[in-house]
Amino acid sequence: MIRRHPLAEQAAEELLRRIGSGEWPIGQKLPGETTLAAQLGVGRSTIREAVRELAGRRVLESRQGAGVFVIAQQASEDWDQVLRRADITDVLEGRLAIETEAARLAASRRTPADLKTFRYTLADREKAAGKLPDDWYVEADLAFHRAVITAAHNAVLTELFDTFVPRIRRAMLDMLKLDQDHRHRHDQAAHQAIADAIRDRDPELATARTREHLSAVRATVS
Amino acid sequence: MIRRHPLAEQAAEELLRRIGSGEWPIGQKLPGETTLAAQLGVGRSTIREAVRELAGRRVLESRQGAGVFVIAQQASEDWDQVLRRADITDVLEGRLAIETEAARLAASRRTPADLKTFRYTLADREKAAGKLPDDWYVEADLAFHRAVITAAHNAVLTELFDTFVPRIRRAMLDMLKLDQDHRHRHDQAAHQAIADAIRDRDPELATARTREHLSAVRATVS
DNA sequence: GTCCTCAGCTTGTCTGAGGAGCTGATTCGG
DNA sequence: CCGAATCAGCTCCTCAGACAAGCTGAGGAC
Repeated sequence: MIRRHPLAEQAAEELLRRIGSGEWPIGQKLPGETTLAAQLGVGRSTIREAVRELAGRRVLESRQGAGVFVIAQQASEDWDQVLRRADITDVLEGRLAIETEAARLAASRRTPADLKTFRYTLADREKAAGKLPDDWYVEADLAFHRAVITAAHNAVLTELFDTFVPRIRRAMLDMLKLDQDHRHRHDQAAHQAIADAIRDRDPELATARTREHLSAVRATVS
Repeated sequence: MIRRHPLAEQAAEELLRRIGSGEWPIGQKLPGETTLAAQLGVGRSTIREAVRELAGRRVLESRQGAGVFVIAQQASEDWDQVLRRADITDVLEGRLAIETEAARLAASRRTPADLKTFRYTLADREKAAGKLPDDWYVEADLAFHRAVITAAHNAVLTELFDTFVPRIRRAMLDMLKLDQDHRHRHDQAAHQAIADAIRDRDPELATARTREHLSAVRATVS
């Protein structure tokens, strides 16, 4: 029998699977170490290490004398890894969720300083779309989108967008390598229109135009 | 000597401290288990559990026969920290962004199995709203909202929601402690209406009702 | 110089023992 | 009969020792 992973890791995966399946709901006490060891056919210390690993991932919590309890149904995964593994369409739908709502809020909360940033980043983007290399164009495009997010004045949305940026950047570069016309299809006008709607304090229009633009982006990869 | 935490956890914290201080840079091999055990004055199995915990947090990686290696300088639970520090209104706006889009997608993609989950999570929620303790009610409410997210069949949105859950759970419990009438204001009907719109494959209505419900939630805390 | 072998290290696993802490049933006092 | 104190039995926590499995680098064979 070939064993790629240590027994303790395999045991942790098995426990995680059972927790995810609902066999042990949140708050539930797990069977004792000796019981689990017998069930999985491993030693007690192996079970203990598996439990420790899941405790480190904030899925289990052990209290001396009481038992081991489930505190989360799923491991709180590293976001970079989640986005790297996820389908690009799923990522883009996540981005759409964040950015449409941000555009809506920005239309209410944008300051004169935000509008000034829009103007600069749009000008940069137009210049880059014309003749600069792919990575410059991508950065200019992301800079404008980040300006929209910033104008929503919501720290959580901003952090969410920044988490998505590396994954989006890579996807854009890959797309540009395959299709040089791509930059012309999602052109400057759509971005200008989003900025205008936010400037005019029109939440519905800003949301709709953002949705339209990002839906078009998503359509190019599927 | 008073011990608040188990020795293994204390050892894990000490290792994390040394890693963060730069004593062992990324890629560095840690001293052997027996050496570390002697240094910290604990048994070898205790060190092993501490290493396992940090392995679960993606800070260490152990390879049989080779040693234990540092793979990250800091525990990557950044998002928990971000959400903990953020204003609750910002968090709820982030949740609104995720959940309205998820409701829209769910209206197109929901399966019969999803509808079944709606039915029994709604039933649980109604029961819990009636007479069960706060934490049961909160779990039942979250279970329904998670069912909506799941029906969108988008891994990124699901992970995003799960990231938000602990923070939302805490906020709900705090609110309920201050205001026992809260559960009656956001009542069962609003949840049923969302489920109905998704069942009827009406994206716009599902989005609008979700937005209305979550806006009301946000209004209670500001 | 290149490849192979192997001794000596590392982590992985199991077992047995005793300590510390929680929980629920039992018992005692009212 | 009811409430509170008691405690036995369960749980996890820690240690120690033994052996297995796997990697690494030094040294020898070619």
